[in-house]
Amino acid sequence: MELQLQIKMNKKLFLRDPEQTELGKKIIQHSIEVINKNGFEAFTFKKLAEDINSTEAGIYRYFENKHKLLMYITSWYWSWLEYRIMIHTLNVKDPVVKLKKVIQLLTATVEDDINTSHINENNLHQIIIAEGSKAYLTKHVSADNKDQFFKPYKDLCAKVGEIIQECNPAYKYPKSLSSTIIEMAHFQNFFMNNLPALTDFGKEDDTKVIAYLEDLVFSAIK
Amino acid sequence: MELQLQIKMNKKLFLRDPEQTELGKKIIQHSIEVINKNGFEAFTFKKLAEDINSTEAGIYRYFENKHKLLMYITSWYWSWLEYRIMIHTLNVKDPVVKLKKVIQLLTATVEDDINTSHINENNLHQIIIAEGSKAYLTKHVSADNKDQFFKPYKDLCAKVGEIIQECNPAYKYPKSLSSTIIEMAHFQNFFMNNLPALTDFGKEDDTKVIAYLEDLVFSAIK
DNA sequence: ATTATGAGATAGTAATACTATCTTTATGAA
DNA sequence: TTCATAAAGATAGTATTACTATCTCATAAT
Repeated sequence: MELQLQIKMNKKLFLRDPEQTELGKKIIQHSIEVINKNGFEAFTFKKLAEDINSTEAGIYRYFENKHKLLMYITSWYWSWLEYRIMIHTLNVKDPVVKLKKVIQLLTATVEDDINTSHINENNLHQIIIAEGSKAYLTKHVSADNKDQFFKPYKDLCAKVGEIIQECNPAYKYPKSLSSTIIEMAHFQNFFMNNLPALTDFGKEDDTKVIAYLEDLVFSAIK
Repeated sequence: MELQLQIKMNKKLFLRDPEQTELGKKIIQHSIEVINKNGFEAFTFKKLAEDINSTEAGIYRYFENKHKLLMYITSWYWSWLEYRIMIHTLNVKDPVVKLKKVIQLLTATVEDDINTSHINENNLHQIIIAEGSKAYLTKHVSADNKDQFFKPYKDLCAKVGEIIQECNPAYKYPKSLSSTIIEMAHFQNFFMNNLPALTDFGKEDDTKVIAYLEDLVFSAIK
């Protein structure tokens, strides 16, 4: 049995579906590399085009601008993460076990997913950590939200919120706690590797971040 | 008695000290307005120059680029916040009361500080919420950190971490909890006003964010 | 045989992110 | 009064960015 994981993306994020063509897949694959390497600010379609031996105009046929491309790949990540959470919590009855699994999946360095040939999930994880919030920290966030560009992120947050409520139906802040876990799983990782004074962890020690988040969450929901 | 609050800024952040001249103060004052109005991405020195009837080249005499200017104003904010925390916790013995005050100062909409004539603290608070993390989410964060550009942020985080440890000396994650509170005070505010599905709060309701953070923190440190 | 699609090639434009230089104006010390 | 100097206005120029437009060409479906 051979399976290919296909995540359905919001059509308004692209002009031409990158999953449908060779160049499209190369754009996704290499943009993840180039953004990860130089950062989103230094990333341009021209440099990406040089990297894949295509042309700037060719990339503009797929994406209106680099911000749409960032929203595309971050959306893809959140959908993929929700899918992984679904898989790993199937048949798990205990919501506490589920929530621990969620924290681990959010925080731990990812192994490359063989079901998605052209996407390097490890690089993508790094992009989410360092660039992810730039997808919504803009003046057009409300317009983008109306276009449903953040649906995968919100769905994930809702899902984690539900698990929190399963653990403790009386807890008053399931959605805020959920977004706090999601953001902090990434920010604490960024801090420990770049601004260590802001954390209690040593470089590249995921397990401590997991322990911190578990302690925080289970104290809050008792 | 007339006092003027002067915050000592890292000299490497600017080329010419904006506090020392009229144009300099106008640059700070108006950049806070223009960044708040159009967002940091759309902000350019040319537009700022038009806004203050000066020239692009004139602004470049003060700041190397717009990112340094962003780090300048965010640094200023963190220093000002630490000062306010200091003032509001003077003579307070109980660390729990102190920590509650910190959460309130971090979260609540600010009233304009009369001691700093040319800075609108309310606008500045909005910039911290929407643009603050862009100051460090870059590929040159480590180099910037070596230049001590994030010292005010780290000092604030250390200060809050100390109060956390006063509350519970056995708590294992004072610095991470501190950076979590600081970031979430701002992110939850951004979410509730722009992506409400990610929170449990209604628009512009600071008090709920404060209640959430207090619950989170005091559960964690017992 | 025709037509549509993907994509390479090339050109052009307005705005951005600077750097350089020259002049004017205000201040204050010799 | 003269002279020096610092702040800032005025102007020009450059490389890069962020696009848009058009034309060609290969392939594949009808």
